[in-house]
Amino acid sequence: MSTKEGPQPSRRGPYAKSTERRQAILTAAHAVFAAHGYRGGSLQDVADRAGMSQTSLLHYFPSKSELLLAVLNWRDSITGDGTAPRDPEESLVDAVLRQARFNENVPGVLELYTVLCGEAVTEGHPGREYFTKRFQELRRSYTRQLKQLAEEGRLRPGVDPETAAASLIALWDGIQTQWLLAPGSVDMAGCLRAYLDLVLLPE
Amino acid sequence: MSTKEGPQPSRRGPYAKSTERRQAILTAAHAVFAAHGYRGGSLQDVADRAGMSQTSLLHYFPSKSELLLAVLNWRDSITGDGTAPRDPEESLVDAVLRQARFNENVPGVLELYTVLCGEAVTEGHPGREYFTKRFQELRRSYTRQLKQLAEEGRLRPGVDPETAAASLIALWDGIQTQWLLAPGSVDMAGCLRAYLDLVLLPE
DNA sequence: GTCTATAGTTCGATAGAC
DNA sequence: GTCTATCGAACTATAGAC
Repeated sequence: MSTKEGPQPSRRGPYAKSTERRQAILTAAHAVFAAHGYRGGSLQDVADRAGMSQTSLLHYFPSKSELLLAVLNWRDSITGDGTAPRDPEESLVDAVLRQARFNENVPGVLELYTVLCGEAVTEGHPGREYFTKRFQELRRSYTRQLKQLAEEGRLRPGVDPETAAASLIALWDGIQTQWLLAPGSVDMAGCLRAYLDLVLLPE
Repeated sequence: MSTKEGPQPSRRGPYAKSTERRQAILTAAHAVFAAHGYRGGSLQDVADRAGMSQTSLLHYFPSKSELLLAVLNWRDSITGDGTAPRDPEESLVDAVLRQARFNENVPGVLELYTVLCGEAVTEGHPGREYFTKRFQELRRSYTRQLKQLAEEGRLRPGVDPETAAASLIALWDGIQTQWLLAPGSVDMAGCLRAYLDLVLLPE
């Protein structure tokens, strides 16, 4: 049986070569979509970066829209900023600031997110559902964490957890846009820290 | 002399008809770019909406990128949210909340802004300079107003005017994106009010 | 000023040889 | 799996008749 497992070009498991090719495509597509957006980036651009023909690319991803969704899901898995469970020992403030500083040093990650998020608001954009769900889940996650802090008396009186959750996400996204257009004029982590300092009380 | 003034098809002034045509084009382009973005919207779409051929459209605006810039500048002139001098009698809070509530009832205005702002971060986008300058001017304007409030003792101690200015703009933009994707789940004016309540002290 | 016609690209996706 | 070739469509912009 073991000698007849079919398509297994490598010892590291079935379809290992294929998986590497898909990774190369995702990396290339991430860069292209970040620089030119979904509509502005072409499959030819992605294929050139990945070192293959445009038709070979479509062998791994059946269409451009499927490629976009794969890039978005892949981004979640590497940045882990979605609904992924955080270290419970790390405070909300530390987690937010750590992620904000990390993103500053990974070129392309913020571009991809900001560009596609704006594009996704347009009619018929394949990423619209992704961002809608993402915001919904993020609001729910932050609301829960803020309610927990409220129970510990760490929330400033008068602050509504749901409003603060949506506002924190909004502030984060908006400051990223300003930072991308003028990196020297905006302090991303500083703005986030200032907001959390307003919302939270010292321990 | 008065009988030989050349291109004057109307009594209401020179080029009146031409001005109306340009207005129709701007209105159509505003709707198309808001719905599909700059790269996703075509001149044919705009021409169809404006009731003319695509080539006639290019008679009024020499290129697609020029049309985009004209739409952006026209938007400023009608919404008056740029660096336009506000009524000095109106407080910062009232002005922000009034504008936020107004925008909710003008479909297309927020779409255009959010979509193009995200797109503008991409390489070679004709609107990039516009948004860069816009953010710079907005930060300067809000910083000045917040410093004025600080002198009146209306600013919460510890709040930095420049940080708060960038944060207010960021929060506003970000909450618009969330509202466009889930209008029923986000209260734009509520989030802005909550933030200003945190930053400002009661009179 | 307005139009038809079209040049000249570029695109996403398919067909089929190897 | 990878490629060349290509289809069919869409796009911006230009040329030129009226």
